[in-house]
Amino acid sequence: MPSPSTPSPVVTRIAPSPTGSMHIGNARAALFNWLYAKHTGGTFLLRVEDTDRERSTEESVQVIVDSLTWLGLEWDGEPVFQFVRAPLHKAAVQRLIEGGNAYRCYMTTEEADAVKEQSRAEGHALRSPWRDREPGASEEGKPHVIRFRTPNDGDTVVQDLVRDTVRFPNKDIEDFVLMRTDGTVIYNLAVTVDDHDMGITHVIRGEEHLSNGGRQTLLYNALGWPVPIFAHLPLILSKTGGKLSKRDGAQSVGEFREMGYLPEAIRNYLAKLGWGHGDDELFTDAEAIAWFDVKDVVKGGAKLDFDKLNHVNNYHMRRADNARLADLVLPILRERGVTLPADAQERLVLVIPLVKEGAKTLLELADLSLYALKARPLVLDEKTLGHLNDETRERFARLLEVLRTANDWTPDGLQATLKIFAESEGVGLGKIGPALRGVLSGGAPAPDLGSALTALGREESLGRIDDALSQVR
RNA sequence: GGUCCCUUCGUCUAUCGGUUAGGACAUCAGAUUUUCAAUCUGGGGAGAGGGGUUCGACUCCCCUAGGGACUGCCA
Repeated sequence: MPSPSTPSPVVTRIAPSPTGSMHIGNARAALFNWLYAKHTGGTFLLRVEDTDRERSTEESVQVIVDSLTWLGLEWDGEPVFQFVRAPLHKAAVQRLIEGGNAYRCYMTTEEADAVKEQSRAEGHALRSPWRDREPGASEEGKPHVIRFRTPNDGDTVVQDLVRDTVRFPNKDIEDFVLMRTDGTVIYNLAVTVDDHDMGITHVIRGEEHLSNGGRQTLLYNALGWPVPIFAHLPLILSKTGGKLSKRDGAQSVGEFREMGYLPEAIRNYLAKLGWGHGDDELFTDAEAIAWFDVKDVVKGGAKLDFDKLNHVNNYHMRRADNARLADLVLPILRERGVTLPADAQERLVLVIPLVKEGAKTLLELADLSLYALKARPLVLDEKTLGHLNDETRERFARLLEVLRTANDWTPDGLQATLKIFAESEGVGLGKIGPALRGVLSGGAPAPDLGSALTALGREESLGRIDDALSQVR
């Protein structure tokens, strides 16, 4: 429900640049924009910031689309591509020039560096000499950039939902470039024009843009447009508190997917990172949407904690549909080069519910399910072979008969059957368990015996035991 | 260097002037035990430092320290 002061309807956006992978920090910005739009009944838009022609690629656009889709953060309408809006951007620059808010600057990069140095020495940010000089005849047709004429006095105030009032002295904001020598526009200008044209009411983005909030506020004012509501999110940091890097395990959405995390778990975890709802740790999308408010976002940067992510992922895997999990585990197994039986999918659906409590990721789920997919006869490990002495073999022959006629083929039922069998043999379960486990799994991880047998089914279980008995030592 | 932002257990966070500073993950101990887990019970663990304001500060103000962002003809 929107609070009384919230303009309605809310329009948010995620505006990634297609220059590589989709960073997890960007994914969280997308999530918060999406949550806020859903929470207020507004819309969530996607804009691809591809004004940097050198670095933008088609493949990266696809990565953005795939990442957002996988994360389940569907945007409304068609994506807006920034580069095709260039004529609108140029028109805005023209207006700024005509209004005296921007000017042509003929400095070379080297000259600009020198002037910047001098400006700093004088205690303010860069001011080009061209801001107060009319280009003469000799400048006709010469390469130049367009710079914003930042006021020398006063402060620019950014009202931020997360950080309250942030004040930037204008003297410290440089005459930033709006248009390059080649006539293409730069980030701050394009963002401002596009956010305005797209009717964005709330700009929710990473803290690295906080100072851009100042520059953009200047642009909104100069263009005579209402300033949207800003909200600058804290950064996601590495374990050591610095920038997230490859060493930290993963930084892109694709990598988290590869590591076997469920999208709903990523949503849950990312939502908790920098935002919270009392003591609630594990929740559904519906709950997050109902509870989310940008005002409740914390200010401090947060370190990515894989232990916690694992816990959240485990929780969501427990709740996930087993057929879906089987579909996700199958390609992981294939990629490992595992030879899969024809009924792999069916077998997985039976094992997964029995082992998923112990799995933190889909990768681990694959590990724990693997035993059930092995082809007979299993190759037994040394440890298991060691258990298979004559006494055990004779005992297993008797066990085979018991299992053949066991009528309660369920985890609990089989557990009970095994216990009774052990008693009738006059030994403890410890005398039977390890060997039986090895025979059934071939040394691979497997759940408790009752569950292991249940997942395999009677035929497969008896077959595996039988194989072991006939195996030559 | 300049501007801006941030700072509660190892980590993510709750607290919105008065609490034994709560929860979760991790960790440790115990229980269970047929592997790995899972599960159950219990334990340890925090307001960066210094000044104020106040009857009373984690909470409000100032300073210091530490961390971070920006300071591009990248976004």
